[in-house]
Amino acid sequence: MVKITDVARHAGVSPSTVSYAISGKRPISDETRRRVEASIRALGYRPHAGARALASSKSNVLALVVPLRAGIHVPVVMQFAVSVVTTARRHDHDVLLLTQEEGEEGLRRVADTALVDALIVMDVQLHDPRLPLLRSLDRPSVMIGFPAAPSGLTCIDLDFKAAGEACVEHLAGLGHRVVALVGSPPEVYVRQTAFAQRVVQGFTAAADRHRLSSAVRPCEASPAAARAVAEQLLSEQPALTGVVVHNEAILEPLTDAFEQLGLRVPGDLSITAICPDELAESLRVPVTSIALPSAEVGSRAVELLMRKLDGKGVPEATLLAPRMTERGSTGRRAAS
Amino acid sequence: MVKITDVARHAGVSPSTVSYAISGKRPISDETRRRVEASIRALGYRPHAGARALASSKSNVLALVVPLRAGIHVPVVMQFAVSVVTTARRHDHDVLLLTQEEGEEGLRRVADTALVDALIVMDVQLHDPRLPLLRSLDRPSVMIGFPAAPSGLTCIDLDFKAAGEACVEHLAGLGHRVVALVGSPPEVYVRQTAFAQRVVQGFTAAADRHRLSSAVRPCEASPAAARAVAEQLLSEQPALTGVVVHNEAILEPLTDAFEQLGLRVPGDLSITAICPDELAESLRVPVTSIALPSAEVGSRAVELLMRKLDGKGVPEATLLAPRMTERGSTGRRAAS
DNA sequence: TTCAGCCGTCGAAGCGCTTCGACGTCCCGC
DNA sequence: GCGGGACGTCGAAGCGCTTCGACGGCTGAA
Repeated sequence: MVKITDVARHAGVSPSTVSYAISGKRPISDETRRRVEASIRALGYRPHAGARALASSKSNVLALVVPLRAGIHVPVVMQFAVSVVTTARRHDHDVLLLTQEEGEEGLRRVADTALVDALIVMDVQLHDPRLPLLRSLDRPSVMIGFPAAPSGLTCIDLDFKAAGEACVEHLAGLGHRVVALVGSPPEVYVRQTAFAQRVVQGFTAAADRHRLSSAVRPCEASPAAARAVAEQLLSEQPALTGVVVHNEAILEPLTDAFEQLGLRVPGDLSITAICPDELAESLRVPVTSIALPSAEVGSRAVELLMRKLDGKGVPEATLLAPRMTERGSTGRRAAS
Repeated sequence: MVKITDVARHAGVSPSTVSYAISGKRPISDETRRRVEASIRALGYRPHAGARALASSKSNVLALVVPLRAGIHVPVVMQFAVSVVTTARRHDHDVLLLTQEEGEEGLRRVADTALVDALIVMDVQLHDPRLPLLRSLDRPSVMIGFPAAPSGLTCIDLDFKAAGEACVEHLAGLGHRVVALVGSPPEVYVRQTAFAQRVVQGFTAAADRHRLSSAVRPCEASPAAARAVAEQLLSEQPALTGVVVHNEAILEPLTDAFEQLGLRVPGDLSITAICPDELAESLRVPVTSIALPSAEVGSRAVELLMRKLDGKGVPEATLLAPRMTERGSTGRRAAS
């Protein structure tokens, strides 16, 4: 293994000069820097990560905690993870992968052993048990999602309330007067995942504002459940013409169900969703949707962490504005 | 930060004794060990990962390189990654996540800086450019998939050839005489990913052995392509009664296409697939399939690495025997 | 001309841990 | 009763890097 002293000898300087030439933390003459760089290349020198971490108390590694519970849309997680890795690399950091399963002990472990400099935690719940832990750690963290009491922490996510509102606004703007929200499976609400409830809030607020008749239904992630919800909605709200779907798994089956019940999309029924763009595009009837910007959330999360590591301040809450793409599943309400 | 000297003082022993008490690399009296453990708990001591890595030249971190190109089934990758992390933790290791994008340079970097002790590389191609690199690294690696020339390396994967054979055996056993394989998108074959071709080999060999009439068709990952393939197959092989599908994305659309062409599954047509169990189960017509054992591959890969890190020998090739689950998409050929 | 001060570099002191050799003690076999 | 191991512990020497203080030489202001 070639070490810094080898480079120093080869370049005719001291090891500390090599270190400064690499880090730029002290001025080094161009001449010397060039010699050092040449030696580094010539010898194929790579600083030893452990030694560096020990001496500088910086590992240049980020922890990423991914959820693995059922009901989570896997491609979104993956996209997010890839985005985190890519952005982290751009900032000269690597990413350590942890699973939810490791729990609080896992977070404490990687933080306390100084394996990582900072943490990113996905799938945060309203009353997440990891909150106090994250507050007590001596290293910065960013949470994806909003807990009930985020003070002292840094959170980022799509503005799900605004997303719910935007869907309703869109439908209202097209003349729809009776709308429904088909949401996540009941357990998601029970578990009190914040984002699901925020969509409901936004949906309801906007519907009230526009004096729309509205309903909200959770829905299991099965075609059968989707069909049941469709039937139930139509029997309770025969005049229903606008639906907002916030549940990846049933987007397609629900659309099918409505069509089998005699409603054409978008002729008789407008459907809009909150889901990843790829999903919205890939359906038989491409659906007007608000994107789940997982890649953007990932890179923004890393950027927030980098600022924190640099000792700069960051906002406690970062809400990404919803972005709607029309795809033909929504249309003006037919004159009745 | 509490360090080993603090623990030593608190327990009334020397730092080296604490180290040996933790690692067990030298005999320590029960009495002393207990005192040390008590002190560790009392002080909340956590060994500094960097210091440990520097002194022992072991980071206890594994690198996992995940693919991100299109056409790969994301849930499989995710399941694999989770399995790797879980198994690694069981062996007291963590996992550093790298993307394919980082390329060879990324592999070299994490290996040469001693950030990781060993590497797991997914989605290996027949003539993967990373092969020579992996051979030259001073740390062990395991590849998921088989390149053309795996000598000197360690590979593991489902035995895709046997999987292709098993599908045909199953169909032949049910009396089917005319079969077809609908495979991955053409680019997968062009890229020469080994597993796709192995399925073809197995399929063809078994079909020949049983003197079946057979055909092989690549297929793009779109419903339209699936429909086209279905039509083409039926026009060329009107007597077709058995199909093997090795392409997650089109499993459902292809089934639909056949049914729309007037064939009932499994009444008129038996379908069997090579795909993840969850996918096979979740279809409208649950399909008899050979599982893609991503979780098992992941944990086995880690176990192989651990053996290598322990200096024990491992086989160059590990082929996981295919496991078929009947689910009702296959049946005895109707008497004609 | 002098001296303050900056620039560029060096040497040395750790960072917190593991590991090697050494050493005293105790037990067992002869 | 004595020598030789095994056992249990200690001290010290690093692992390879960063960083702090120091220092010589040079510039520019006085």
